[in-house]
Amino acid sequence: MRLGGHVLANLKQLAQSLGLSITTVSRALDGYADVSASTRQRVQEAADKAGYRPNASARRLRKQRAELVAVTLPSEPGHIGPPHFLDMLSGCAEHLASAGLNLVIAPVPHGESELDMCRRFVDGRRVDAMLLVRTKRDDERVEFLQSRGFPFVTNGRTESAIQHPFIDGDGFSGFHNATLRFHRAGHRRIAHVAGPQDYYFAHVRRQGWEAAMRECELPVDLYAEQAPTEQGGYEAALSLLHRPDRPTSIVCATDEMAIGVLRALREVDGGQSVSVVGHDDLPIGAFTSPALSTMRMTGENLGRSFASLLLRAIAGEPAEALQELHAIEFVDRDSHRRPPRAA
Amino acid sequence: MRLGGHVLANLKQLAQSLGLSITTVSRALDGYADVSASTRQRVQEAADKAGYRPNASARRLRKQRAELVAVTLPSEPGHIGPPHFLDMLSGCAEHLASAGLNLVIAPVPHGESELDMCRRFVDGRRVDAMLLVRTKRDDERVEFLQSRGFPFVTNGRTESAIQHPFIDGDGFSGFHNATLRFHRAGHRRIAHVAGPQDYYFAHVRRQGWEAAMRECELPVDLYAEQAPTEQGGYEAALSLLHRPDRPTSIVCATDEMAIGVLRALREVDGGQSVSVVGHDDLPIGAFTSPALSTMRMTGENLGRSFASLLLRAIAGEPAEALQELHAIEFVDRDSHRRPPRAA
DNA sequence: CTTGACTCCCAAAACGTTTTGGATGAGGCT
DNA sequence: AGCCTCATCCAAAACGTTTTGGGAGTCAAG
Repeated sequence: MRLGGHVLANLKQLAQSLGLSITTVSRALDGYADVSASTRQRVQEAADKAGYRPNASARRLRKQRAELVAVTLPSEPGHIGPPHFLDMLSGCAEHLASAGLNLVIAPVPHGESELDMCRRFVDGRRVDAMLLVRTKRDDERVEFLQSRGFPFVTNGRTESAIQHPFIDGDGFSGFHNATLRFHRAGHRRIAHVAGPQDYYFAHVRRQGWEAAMRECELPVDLYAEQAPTEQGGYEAALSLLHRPDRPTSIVCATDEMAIGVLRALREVDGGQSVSVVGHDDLPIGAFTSPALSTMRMTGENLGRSFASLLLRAIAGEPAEALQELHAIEFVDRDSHRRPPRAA
Repeated sequence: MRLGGHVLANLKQLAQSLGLSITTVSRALDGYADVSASTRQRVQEAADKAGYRPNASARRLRKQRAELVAVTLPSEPGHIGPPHFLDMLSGCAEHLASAGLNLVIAPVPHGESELDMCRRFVDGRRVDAMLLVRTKRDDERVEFLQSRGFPFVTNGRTESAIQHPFIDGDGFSGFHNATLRFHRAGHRRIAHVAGPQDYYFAHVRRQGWEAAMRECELPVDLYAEQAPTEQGGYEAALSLLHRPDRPTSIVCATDEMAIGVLRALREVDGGQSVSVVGHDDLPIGAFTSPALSTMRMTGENLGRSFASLLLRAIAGEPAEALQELHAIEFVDRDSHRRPPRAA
């Protein structure tokens, strides 16, 4: 196979070989109108033949754009990721690429805070924007980026006084509805297994559950908070199941926790007596026993949405125009069908 | 919270504010010996106070290094890759970062080939090295990068005549051993559900199975090839189960295919009659019914290994010194325990 | 012929860093 | 004094692009 020979390194060489100036070659390739059609074509052909590509670093320096966007990878508990996280990243990267930007992944180095990392990227002008995942209610990364006036989009809201671009699921409504669903099915002791309340998603999900419980005039103390992991869910469930007012149903902040809850239920009574619902629609949920009923954020091609918001944030659109709150839909499987009065 | 005020943009301003030359400030910060200790300290303090970070694009241009490594994301069937792929990426990115490199993810844009993408990255000097996953036996990306003399590491071997750096699992031995294990357990009709044979991993796994079958003097035509997906595995299993010499055990090229095989078995006879083993140790395998026995590549912190190989490839070490073949270990769960003589 | 408009091209500056190749001055030695 | 060494510092070049601000030349109108 012929893969194309040596590559003409730069504009200078290309210009020389054509007997033109660097300026003209550059402008010809960029499609400016002040280059004659014939010259443009000649340049274009020569460039194609030589396999010329502009040096990215040089363009970046001159244009003062890094042509890069960083996405933070949470290293902390709860493992990585929203199920379709990699799909999302992939879609995001692809759409960014069509605008000439690349996506760099930025895990938090050992012994460094997420804030330090942001600082490195922002102050070193290594990227044009940042994509933050796993927001906290009071998120120092958000505060920092706002103080720098740096473009960013978060996956998840915050309680920041200043608006910022985000994409998030409507966790309040999702958990509110899920709780009401249990209530309609006759459940009265509906528990909530919550994640750490400094995370926005965990807090807002709890609020949805709590609001529904109050509306139904049910107590809001059937509640356990743990790390957003399988182990956390397991422990939360054990503590709830040993209470005298043992719940007949459990609304879990995440699928990962819900899977831990199912394990606890199997150990305690074979898993047949308590209804469970999770959130995230992890693929694994279809394979648990019973198959895990759950919730998922609506909207397809989330990666594209993130990319679009990022580009618009870079372009300077105001934050208010860059906020997407997606509805939550119920995923109907088996684990939520236990009767409200258990043995 | 105080997040640090405005940032001194560049060396020039920093130098001016100190009454020093740009050269001296630059060299002071880089720790050169021809700057007096007192000056170095003064510069260092001023830089810290101002929150100065060198402009990445400028350094990259000057040093002729992109400080970036790209990893290709396969968009094609079989979903996205290796099981703990995101963990691997995260570890790799973290260790690259400690050497000053960032990892960019490079999904294949719509309507572009993986080769085009490599070309863009390489000829535009956008990256210093590439990490290729999902190698084919005859891989055009590898050939291209070799022709350019560009540093890269693959996840998976190829049949390239020229050596290149890689990390791979010893699929031959893994499948050889798994097949012999079935033979020892009394199985005689041991089938192989294979992936597309142009992928190296799929080919070498088939060869492992085939070699074992020949050693045991068993026929090597109990074989079906399909896409490396759940659906592919499902279809392959159906075709095998309808044969007169119906297998009593099936060695599957991937866990994803194995999960499809389990589904087919459940549909055909409740899933109790045929032994199955997969490869990859997908987390989901622990939740299938029966729990999927599988294989996994040994070695921890693969991300670190990839990062290290990439750095050494960039440093110019010869390919022969940059090849890691990891042993495959068996993951003992339930799906491989069916009796060799089924109903 | 002059003027202005228009087309096509280009020299030079700029982006911010690292590196090259000295310059300067102090001090020691002969 | 003259010479060498050493410790500090710096001006200028270089990296390869994009952009600024014209400069020729042509042509039509005045």
